[in-house]
Amino acid sequence: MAKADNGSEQEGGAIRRRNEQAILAAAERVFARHGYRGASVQEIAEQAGLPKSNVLYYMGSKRRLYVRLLEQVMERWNAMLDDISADDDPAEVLSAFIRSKMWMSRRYPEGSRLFASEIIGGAPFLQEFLSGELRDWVHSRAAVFRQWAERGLMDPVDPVWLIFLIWSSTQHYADFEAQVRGITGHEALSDEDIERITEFLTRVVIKGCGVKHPADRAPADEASLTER
Amino acid sequence: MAKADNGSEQEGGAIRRRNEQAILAAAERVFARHGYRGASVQEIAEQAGLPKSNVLYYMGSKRRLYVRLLEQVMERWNAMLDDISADDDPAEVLSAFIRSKMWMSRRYPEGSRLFASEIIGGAPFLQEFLSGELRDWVHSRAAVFRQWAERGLMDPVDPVWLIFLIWSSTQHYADFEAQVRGITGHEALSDEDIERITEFLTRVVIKGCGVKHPADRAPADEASLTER
DNA sequence: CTAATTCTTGACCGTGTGGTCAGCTTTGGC
DNA sequence: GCCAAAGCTGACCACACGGTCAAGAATTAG
Repeated sequence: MAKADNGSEQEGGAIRRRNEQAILAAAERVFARHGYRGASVQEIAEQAGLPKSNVLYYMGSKRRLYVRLLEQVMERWNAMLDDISADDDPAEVLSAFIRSKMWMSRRYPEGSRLFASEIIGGAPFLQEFLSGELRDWVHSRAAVFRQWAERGLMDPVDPVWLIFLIWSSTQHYADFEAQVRGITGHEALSDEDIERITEFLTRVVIKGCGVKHPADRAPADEASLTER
Repeated sequence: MAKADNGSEQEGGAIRRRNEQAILAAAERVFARHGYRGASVQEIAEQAGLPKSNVLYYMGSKRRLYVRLLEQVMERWNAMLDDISADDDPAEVLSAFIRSKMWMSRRYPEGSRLFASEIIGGAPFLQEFLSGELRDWVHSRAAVFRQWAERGLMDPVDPVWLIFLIWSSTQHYADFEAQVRGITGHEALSDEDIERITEFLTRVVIKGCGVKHPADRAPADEASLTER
């Protein structure tokens, strides 16, 4: 009957699930390091501890494996797409945004590099996603940022460039890890390093965009003095 | 006698210079797009309008061609290494730094992507450079930034994270050009777009790091609200 | 003009590529 | 214990890879 041609279901026997997991993990590393063309099924198989034929048995083809990996990465990304509204506190939203992107860079550096490699290569597999879903996401956020600016909660900066700034400065620590390591001299960044970088970026962005607390704006209620 | 094994000299006949130039330009594109492993000499040859044998005749090997390209990119980069001192105006230096990096991203996007691809792949050819020359450069700049902070000319931010912030946010527009295009919807960014982005980044960095003009420092005006 | 040098390139080589397949073993429901 | 389904994999294929080479063509120096 062979209904093996599933795209994203997570069913299947325990053996299948275990092997697919090993293959996906290995493939994420290899594709991230060498790009789509530069990666070889042989190397992925070796890193997964399986014969090459077995990798093809589970994944069908190199192309299908790559697409499935990209979908997995985008899925993680989409899990971050919580909604915001113009009534939220800009400082809190931006801070949470930076923190979660930074956390993603730390948690899934290979995934970040895989994505980066795909984009640098001209996004042959992700063009639709970029000019579709992602474009909509960015512009919906941009609209909120603009409302904040109109209400005087932040400077009237272009929201799209701001989003790019946050993306690039956070992903840098995953994508250019080799450069960061070489320059800092550390084998790897510690949790405290990451925390300090997060605070630095948050501070620069919030201060640099003139973000104000909602309470500081008008003599309305001041119940939101919160913590700090 | 065959003294063809030159590394960086620019001599040679007119024919040689012309063909080498075509090969280097084509190789920059192809290596940037597919990475070292993913690029093929055949494709480089086609883009240069030469038979494959001819490419090997001039460049010796794929590896040697790649190394030579990296050297060329680093040479451009080194041309930007003008010296700064603690007596300079921080705002001017940071502004010029951002502007020149932004200009590099616009002028040599393929070179930027080539470099990025090398770093994402673990910097197999550039590790020495990263932990040597580049490390020294960063730390000499960092020392100046720190002096500025001690003199009260800017907030005491970690200079290394600041340099990474500027690098990443400017290179983004070369390396992730495909993403920028997809999201903005524009076929390419205009000169005015680049100028506005440069101004935005400069503004956020300078304001975000609390950079002051040297003259504004001495009088005890209302600079005290920067503390918290 | 001649001779040395540089340039050009198709044919070729060994190797690694993504992918197929037949035949085997293992697993799991009944 | 049976047996269909799932899992496994070495052998194999056509092809593209980086690189070599020899022999001819174009250029240049004397």
